[in-house]
Amino acid sequence: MKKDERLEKIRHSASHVLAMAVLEMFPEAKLGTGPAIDNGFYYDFELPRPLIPDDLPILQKKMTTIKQAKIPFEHYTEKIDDAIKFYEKIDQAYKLELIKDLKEKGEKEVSFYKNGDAFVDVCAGPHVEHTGEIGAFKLTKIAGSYWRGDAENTMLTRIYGLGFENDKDLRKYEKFLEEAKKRDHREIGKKMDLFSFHEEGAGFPFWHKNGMIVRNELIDYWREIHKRENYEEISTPIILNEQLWHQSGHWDNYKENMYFTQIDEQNFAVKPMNCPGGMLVYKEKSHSYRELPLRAGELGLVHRHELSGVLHGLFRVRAFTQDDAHIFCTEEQMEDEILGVVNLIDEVYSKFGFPYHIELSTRPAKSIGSEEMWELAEKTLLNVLKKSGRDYQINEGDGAFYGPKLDFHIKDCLNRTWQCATVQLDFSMPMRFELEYTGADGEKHRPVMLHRVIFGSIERFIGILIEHTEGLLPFWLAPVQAVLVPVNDAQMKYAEEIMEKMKKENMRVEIWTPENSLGKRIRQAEINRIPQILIIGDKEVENNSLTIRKPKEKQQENMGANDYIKKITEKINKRES
RNA sequence: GCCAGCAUAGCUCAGUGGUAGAGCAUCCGCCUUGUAAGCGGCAGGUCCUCGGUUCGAAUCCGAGUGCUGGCUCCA
Repeated sequence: MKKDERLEKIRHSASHVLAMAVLEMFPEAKLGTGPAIDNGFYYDFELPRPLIPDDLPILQKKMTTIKQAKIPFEHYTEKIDDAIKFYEKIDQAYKLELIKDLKEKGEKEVSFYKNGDAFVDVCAGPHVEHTGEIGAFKLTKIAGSYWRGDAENTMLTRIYGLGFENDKDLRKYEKFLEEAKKRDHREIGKKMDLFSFHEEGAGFPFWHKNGMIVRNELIDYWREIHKRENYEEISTPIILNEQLWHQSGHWDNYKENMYFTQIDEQNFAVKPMNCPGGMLVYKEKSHSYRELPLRAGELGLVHRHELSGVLHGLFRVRAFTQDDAHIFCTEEQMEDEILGVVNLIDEVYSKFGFPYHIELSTRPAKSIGSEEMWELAEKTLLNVLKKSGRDYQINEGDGAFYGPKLDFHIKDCLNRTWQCATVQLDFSMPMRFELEYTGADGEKHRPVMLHRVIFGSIERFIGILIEHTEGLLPFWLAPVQAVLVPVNDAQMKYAEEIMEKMKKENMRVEIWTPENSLGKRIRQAEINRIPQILIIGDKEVENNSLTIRKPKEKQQENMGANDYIKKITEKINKRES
């Protein structure tokens, strides 16, 4: 048997044992579902009282007792109507609902797993032989979760547990969680003095000088590659008349996420997206087919009223800057244009070494435009994916309300994925705004519109970048690129000369004078994630050299000062890490 | 928004009905240092906010705000 299958069985079986423990504690508990997940398992319950953290060790202990009892997992099947009767009798409404759904789908029989007289659960399995084989487990957290993931339904109590084959694997995973926590961009952001959040504006990041350096460097890079790809850059207002949002469809489809205000007794909305503004710019003049594709970039600050519970550092905010662009083109051009964007995204992500995957998101429940338009748009995106030869997943019903999209998801240090780049194909907005261009035939035609971002949100991208690098940003992004650390006052003059030379090369460099011990200054420089720590003692002054301590590699290297400056400047200019 | 938890000095945290504490950082001295914390001292608090219980509340109760972990949602 494959290891993954075995682990899945262990975890899923552990979830059954958790349910047994919970039923022992609360015989009246109603059972939801309890699958195996990435690092363990969970089970959902409706309980007579809220669970508190102190309950977890009690349940954990009960599970251990059940494990030691080695109760066998017995599999059997039952006619579906008998199963329904059974669950009606024992009053388990959620299980009943699941079985009734199975019946509606035409199932005749259902599969059960039972553990002696202690527990029985409708379950496709498979399971381990007996409860003694559920491996090493640890209950970790209590959370709320809607029945069947629907916010309209009751909220059940979910208990999460880690589950592994043995103690060693469990400990290894716990170690990983600890290490991952050290990469938390919220912590590192504080240490590096990059940004802050304040009660006065939940979800609205404040950028400090160091954070602004990172942002501005990223933006410089962004401008450079977009200029190369023949993009124009525009900027549109943050607050626009409500009327515009009716026309764009945002009023009907996105109102819950928007902020509103009044000016001179007229209603205005704060933009949640940049596209309507971009379209007004397009409509300013008439366009020829010769101008297409027209690629208009915009670093647009958008505000979205996200639910309070979802805010999460820079990963999920209520105000963020999209590195947006709208591409207006002909239907013939659209596949090449999308492909161009896909390649640009790949170039940028490769530069930072980010792992990512692509999802194709299709028509959502709330949407505008005709069936044919959606079909053509989705087919076009599929064609591009095939042409590019990249793997992808389908994300049914997750498209924008105006069109389907390709989403690029980056993985963070905890293996959570975050949507960053997106390319959206839109036939609707050009229609709503009556966009036109004059074709070679002298007739008016309607352009196709692409919405796209590469970083997605500058904020989120920086957050992921921090976690990815543990704050040790590539030289070209580091707020302070190098710190000179003289051993004592005797080398100050030499240090100042070196600093002047480095500043001439536009490096961000500081001298940390010997007010504190050498050890302390080095420690501080490492905490601040300064990528180059340059030690200067009498030896270095004598040789006109520098000793470079590399935080990541934990080693040092002596190099001639001029050679070093030349080498590092080249790296920074090429944006090498 | 929903479920649960948390909120004490700039930071990390201790204190759980009876005068508010530590380490680090800041500031002031001393130390002139060779690769992750040299030594001493001063100062720093509306114990998140509002209300209630109590002779007395940082501590107990209620509401609000923010944060954390989930759910739903999303760049």
